[in-house]
Amino acid sequence: MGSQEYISYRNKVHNLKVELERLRKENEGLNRILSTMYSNNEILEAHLKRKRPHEEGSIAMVLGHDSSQRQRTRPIAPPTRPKERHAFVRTDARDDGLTVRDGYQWRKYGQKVTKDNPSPRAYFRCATDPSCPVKRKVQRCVEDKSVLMVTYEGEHNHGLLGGTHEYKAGSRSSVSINPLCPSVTIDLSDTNPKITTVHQNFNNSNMEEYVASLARDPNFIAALATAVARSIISHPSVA
DNA sequence: CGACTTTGACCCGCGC
DNA sequence: GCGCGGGTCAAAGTCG
Repeated sequence: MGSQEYISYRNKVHNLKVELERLRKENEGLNRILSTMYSNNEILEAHLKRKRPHEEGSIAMVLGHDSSQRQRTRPIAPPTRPKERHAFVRTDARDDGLTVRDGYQWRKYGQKVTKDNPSPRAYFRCATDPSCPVKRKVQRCVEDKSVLMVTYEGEHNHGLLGGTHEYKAGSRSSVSINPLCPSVTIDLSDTNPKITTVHQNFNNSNMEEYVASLARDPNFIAALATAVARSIISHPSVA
């Protein structure tokens, strides 16, 4: 190996070390954010349990363009309303559409402007199976127009369309992140939040990069936190 | 032409 | 009882 070649090799090693250190620090930051989100989630769940001790608590947050959630088993008594789950989907704020692909087929049956939000709320019914009772509402967050708030009501009585992407049913609380397509999940149901990818075309480096980009976006974190809190306050049946 | 979306009207529950 | 607001219906419009 010539001296020139050796110097070049040493520079590469040095650059890699610097990059490694940078990624390590970034990873630490992400872990801190995840810990904060996890503890916030615990506080919210504890709050819900205090308010409605007969119900189990769970909030699902979905970030990205394409995601899917299975419904949890609804409690036997006493709620009269179907169980609701909430998801938050990040989209382009310039895109004024209310389309969220989640593996199921949906038919839109109405749209309304609500009092508390200038953005219209769209109403969908599951069209994958005509007998399926599931409905969903989609509306942009007041705080951050790039975030769509999706409310699922009821439980699917059939599988996912195509069935290639399996999501963890009944996960106590999870965040799914999708930069290009489904499905990266941050599972907050454990004390050590787990990040997993279930989409075949989405590798770990893509995922980490995307998670990092979201975590660096204070507006998004703030909007997400506010939206979760609001969903609990405005929809007391959320569990 | 069929499937899907849009949108105004209507229904109904809730608070006052 | 009344009015408000969210949710649903259904006819008309649009698109492939």
